Amino acid sequence: MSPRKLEIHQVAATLMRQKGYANTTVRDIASEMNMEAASLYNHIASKEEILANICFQFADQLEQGILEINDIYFNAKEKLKMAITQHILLLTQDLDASYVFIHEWKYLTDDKKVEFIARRDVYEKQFRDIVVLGEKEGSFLEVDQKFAVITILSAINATIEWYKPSGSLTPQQVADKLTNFILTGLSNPHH
Amino acid sequence: MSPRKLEIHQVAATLMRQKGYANTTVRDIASEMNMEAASLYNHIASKEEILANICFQFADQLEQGILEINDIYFNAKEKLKMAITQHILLLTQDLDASYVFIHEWKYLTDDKKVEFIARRDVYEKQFRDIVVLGEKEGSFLEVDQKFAVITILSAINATIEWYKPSGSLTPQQVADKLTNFILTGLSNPHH
DNA sequence: TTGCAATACTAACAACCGTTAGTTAGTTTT
DNA sequence: AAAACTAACTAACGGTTGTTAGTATTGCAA
Repeated sequence: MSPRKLEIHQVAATLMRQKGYANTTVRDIASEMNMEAASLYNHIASKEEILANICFQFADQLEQGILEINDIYFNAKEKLKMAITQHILLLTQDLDASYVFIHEWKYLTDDKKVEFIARRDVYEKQFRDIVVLGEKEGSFLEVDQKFAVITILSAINATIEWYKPSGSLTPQQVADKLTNFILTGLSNPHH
Repeated sequence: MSPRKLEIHQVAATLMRQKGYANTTVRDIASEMNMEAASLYNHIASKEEILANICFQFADQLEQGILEINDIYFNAKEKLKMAITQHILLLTQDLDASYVFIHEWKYLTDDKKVEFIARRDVYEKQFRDIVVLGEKEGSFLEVDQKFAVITILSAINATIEWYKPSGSLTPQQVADKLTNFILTGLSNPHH
């Protein structure tokens, strides 16, 4: 991807986070790039291509990360902690693209949408494997797995709603907070 | 609200959950109602009015519920359990409206959007009070409150992503699972 | 220096958008 | 019976949408 094309994707992601995919027009993107809408089409094939690129690039990174984690032998707690950490690192690294990945993929159409859902399912499956491993080890409570994975991922993804890179928390600290919360909950065991 | 107007709101909520607010046209809504788009305007003032009604009606119910819970004296764990339960009951009762409330309020404009955010903040404040109470009691761990509330609410709201009314779980059972998860986490304490 | 790819432009298109105006038929209220 | 209200219609509006066609300008490779 050429530098100019990459720039377009970044600008588009920012706008789509602000206004949503459907309300972000190619003229908006072009304007922010100081060019005409038609000129965008020297770089991109369609508006949806931008959306697809952002979504799938993010999916690629997440998937690659969790596959590596599950490839190497760790116990479930370590794996969960690593998975959460890499997920948070990716999210906080580009909040605009993250937002599009989490919320705007719905506006993909036909094949692309089907493909995206399949890719997301792969990721969730890898996550579920960690939960299953924990149950086998006895280190995790037995839970409804689909419920658990969706709940955990939603809690993790909520990070983009409040995280400010200019704030005092590092991404690693956020990951630690979340890991803690997901493992031990809110309740004080010494009460 | 007349029965016909209510019907329009339900149809609109269903479509907006399927396609998003921006991609749901008044012609779509009218078509689903077997009427012409212009005829809708005998019942509604604007497309945005529909969105606002759905969002604020939901906000009203949530707010009223948690104020009642916080009005009566219970300990923090009981309050949290009750708050989660009423939230889940409302969500599962109308998944379409819930989706619009959770995701599509962003498409409100100007005053309405400001007002909605303010209302949401009121709700989150009530939730935060429960967490604070728990800390004072010593029954909850000390946590970053804003983080905790957003994380908990995101986990709760994720219910609409997977819950099927035709499935085997009752809303109360979902609420119990979530309360359990949020209080004690995934980790097995006897390991 | 010529040629070519990259990148921008202007102009326009067909489709679709939310909404308004004006009208009509049927029902309810006075 | 007259008046008012309800809820539907057709027609059309001004604006916006993603996209295409055709053209000009640039900078680098041959």
